[in-house]
Parts: sequence; structure tokens; C-alpha cells
Amino acid sequence: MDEFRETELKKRISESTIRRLSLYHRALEIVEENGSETVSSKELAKIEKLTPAQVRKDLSFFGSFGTRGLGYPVKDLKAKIARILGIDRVWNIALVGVGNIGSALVSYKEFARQGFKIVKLFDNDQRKIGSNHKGIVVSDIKNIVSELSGSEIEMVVVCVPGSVAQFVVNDIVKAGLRAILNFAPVNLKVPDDVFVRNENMAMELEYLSYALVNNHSKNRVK
Amino acid sequence: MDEFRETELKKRISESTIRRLSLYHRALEIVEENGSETVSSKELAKIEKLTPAQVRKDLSFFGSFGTRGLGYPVKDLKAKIARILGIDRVWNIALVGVGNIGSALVSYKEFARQGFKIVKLFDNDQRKIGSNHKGIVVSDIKNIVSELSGSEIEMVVVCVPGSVAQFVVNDIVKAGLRAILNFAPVNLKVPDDVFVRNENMAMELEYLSYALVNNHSKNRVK
DNA sequence: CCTATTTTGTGAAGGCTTTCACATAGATAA
DNA sequence: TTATCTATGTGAAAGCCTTCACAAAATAGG
Repeated sequence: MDEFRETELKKRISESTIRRLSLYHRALEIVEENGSETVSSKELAKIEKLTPAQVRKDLSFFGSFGTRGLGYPVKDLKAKIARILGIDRVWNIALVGVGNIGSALVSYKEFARQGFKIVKLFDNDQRKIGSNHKGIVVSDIKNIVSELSGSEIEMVVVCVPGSVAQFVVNDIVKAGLRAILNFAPVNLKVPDDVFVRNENMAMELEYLSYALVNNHSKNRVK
Repeated sequence: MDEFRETELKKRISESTIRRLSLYHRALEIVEENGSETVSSKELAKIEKLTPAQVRKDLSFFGSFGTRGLGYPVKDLKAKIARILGIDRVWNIALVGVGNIGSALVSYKEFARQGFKIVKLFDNDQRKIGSNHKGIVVSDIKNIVSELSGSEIEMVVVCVPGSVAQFVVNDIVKAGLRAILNFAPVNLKVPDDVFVRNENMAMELEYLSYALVNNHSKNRVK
């Protein structure tokens, strides 16, 4: 059943491959809505602006899901990718820092749609503690270690200012959690077995700035 | 003056190098606050969890900014990176889709701090059009082409649902803009000379999900 | 001034990722 | 059943990015 689990295959799957699996999953939703039973690597590639060879290579790391001459079975492949990514279940998530971004994420439908359920909120602001966001009462961040330890929560979204993010993360680690989505613009120090993904929105604008200033156009004259 | 402009050097600078320049810039802010006059590649690397060789190699693409035996001049290097990235100026930005995420970004201090100024808002919802967000009145998206054409706005942040994102982007392109930060979970089709960066927050959670499920720990026993 | 020390800048090596190209296998049609 | 067509799966090649390792340059301390 777990024939494509990386730990069992003892193969190193690259980060880019995993990120593209998310894209394939998303593309398969589109194809599924169109009513197709099967889809080719060419079609998947087109939707996400990749190459067919890339699609096939990525999928081949996890098994042979397609049929030669026909393509991949849409429903089945989608389920298999969901299983690989671990999104064939609900993940309970805590969010720390109910500011602008934080409270926007509480209502962010794309999280819910993918099975990411924000079930607990923390803040250090007395005016926010006890207040209600989409049915969730904001807890005092002072109690974060005890409230997360042994709870059903396995991921934390950090939306606090950069100056306090490391302290918050220390507590999250202390509580035994191992997955953090960080919106603070700092590099968090965590033990090797804790996973951190950084969401740095200003950095993306900086990239656009660079591209414009350097006229870094893909089809510019040489 | 422009000795490090990519177009003049005719060198291809990788995307990862540019993203790391943002990190170096951020690290230099920290070092500057600490009052240091100079900083070594080793110190910069430590702050952003990179290698000293990586830092030196990245910077070397743009020139020789350091002094052997001493390191890099903090203030000066920071200014030079800002220049390379094009963030030594203010960028005027329009934001389309004043929903949860959109309105959070209007107040997002990290954008403002880096010189990214949201100066115009668009939405298609009659209840939102005319309303005021942080001093900006929401415009009708119907007028987006005429209002952006020839304006001082050079970047657009797209926070509309995936189902309408492509239509919005078509209008942005029609208005002659070439830089888009896209929060919609779709792959946008744009001409080759238009730059799109995708911010896919659910994808980051999916990566965390994968990491947890596959016990993909950095220091696991082989 | 000389020596020891520090740290840059950079070719070259190594490693990783993507693309190529084709054998293979199943689908389709007559 | 046989021929033709289509699209996968995958070694090998190519390309790209990171790390290594060291000469060179500047400092610091006698």
C-alpha cells in the first residue's frame, strides 16, 4: 500500500518535485471538472507550463501510474498524489498572531478546501484574547506550550512580527510540533527534525522589481 | 554606475541568486542595527542559514564589493543590493480583489517598509466599490484598463478567485503593465515579456504535510 | 618591514535537475 | 490478428547550481 513512500524507497525526492506534485494535483482538479477520464503528460504540462518529460519523470519516482498509448487515469492519479502529499486527510492547524494577515488566513478558503483546518488561534494582545474569529476564540499566547502539547494540532502558521517570531517558534518546538508555516521575515532556528516553510511576500515583489529594472524579459533581443 | 546591471554584463543570473539577494539585504539590516561597520560572508551566511561560499559567489556576479581580510562594508553593500534589486525607489502598486487576503495586504507593513506602495484598489463587488481601505477608495474593476494605462502604477497584486484571475490579468496586460504578484491558485498565461510571481500558500502547507507524512527529517537515521 | 592571520574572489569539481530520445506497451482500427 | 498509432517510463546527456579549495589581497601585530 505504501509502495511509493519515500522512506521505504530510500530515494531522495527533490523539493521541486514535491512542489510540482501540488501543481499536478491542482491541474487534475481542472481536468476532472472537464469530465475527462484520462490525461496525458502533455496536457498536464500545458496546464502548469511545464514539459511533458518533467511530468513523467516526477511521477515515475513514485510508481507507474499511466497506461502507454492512453495517459493517466485522472481520478486515480489525483488520489495517488493526494496520498503522497498527505492531503488525503484533515490537518488541524493553530495560527499565532491574529493581525492583518493572520485573521485573513483564518477565513482563507483555499486552506479549508485542501483539508487544512485552522482550529486554534493565539495572540499576545489583551484586546484580541477572548475575541471570536470565525467561531474560534483567541487564546493567550502564554499558554501555547500547554495548549499545543499532546493536542490534535500538528501544524502552526506563524503571523507574528519578526522580532518575536523566534520566541513563538521556540514554544512551538517545545510543545513537540514539527511543521511551521512562517510569515515573519526572519530565518527561524529550529532543530533538524522540525520543518519550516517561509512565506515571504515582500521577497516576491522584490523579484518583480529586479525583473523590471533589469528588463529581464524572456524574449528580449540579445 | 550600472556596472552590475545584468543586461550590460550579458550574464545570466539565476532566480535563486536573486532570491538570496533579498535575504542578504534583510540580513544586512540586522547587522546594521547591531552597529557593525563590516560583515563577513560567514556572518551573512549564518544569519540566513546558507554557506559562506554561496554568499561570496552570489555577490561576485555583480562585482567585488568586499575587502579581503576584512569583509563587506555593511551600509555600502546594503545600498548596492538595493540598487541591483531595484528597491532603492518607491514602486506604486495596484491591488485587485479586496477580499480577506487583499485587504490584509493593503495594511501589510512589510510592503510599505520595502518601498512597495499600494495606491489603487479594484473590485467587482458593488458593496465594496467606493468603500475606503486605509485611505484608498475601491474602484470598479470595469475601469481597470483605462485607470492603469499610462498611470504611475507598475505592479499589480492579484487577489481574486482563481476562476476570474485570468480575465483580470488579461486586462492588466492590456493596460501595458508587466509585473504581477498572483495569489490565485492558477497558472496565468501572459506574454513573454510580462513577469508573474505566484504566491501559493496552500502549496506550502502541502509541502509540510508531505514532510510530516514521509518523516522526511533532515537528520534521520539511514 | 616582515610575518601571521583573515577573508575575499573565483576557476574547477562535484552534485543535482531537467531534458532528450527511444524502446516499450497498450490502444485503436480494419 | 496484424498494423499503426499514441503516450509512458527511463537510462543517458546536457545543463545548471553549489561547494570546494586556494591564490591573492588586505589587515593586524609585533
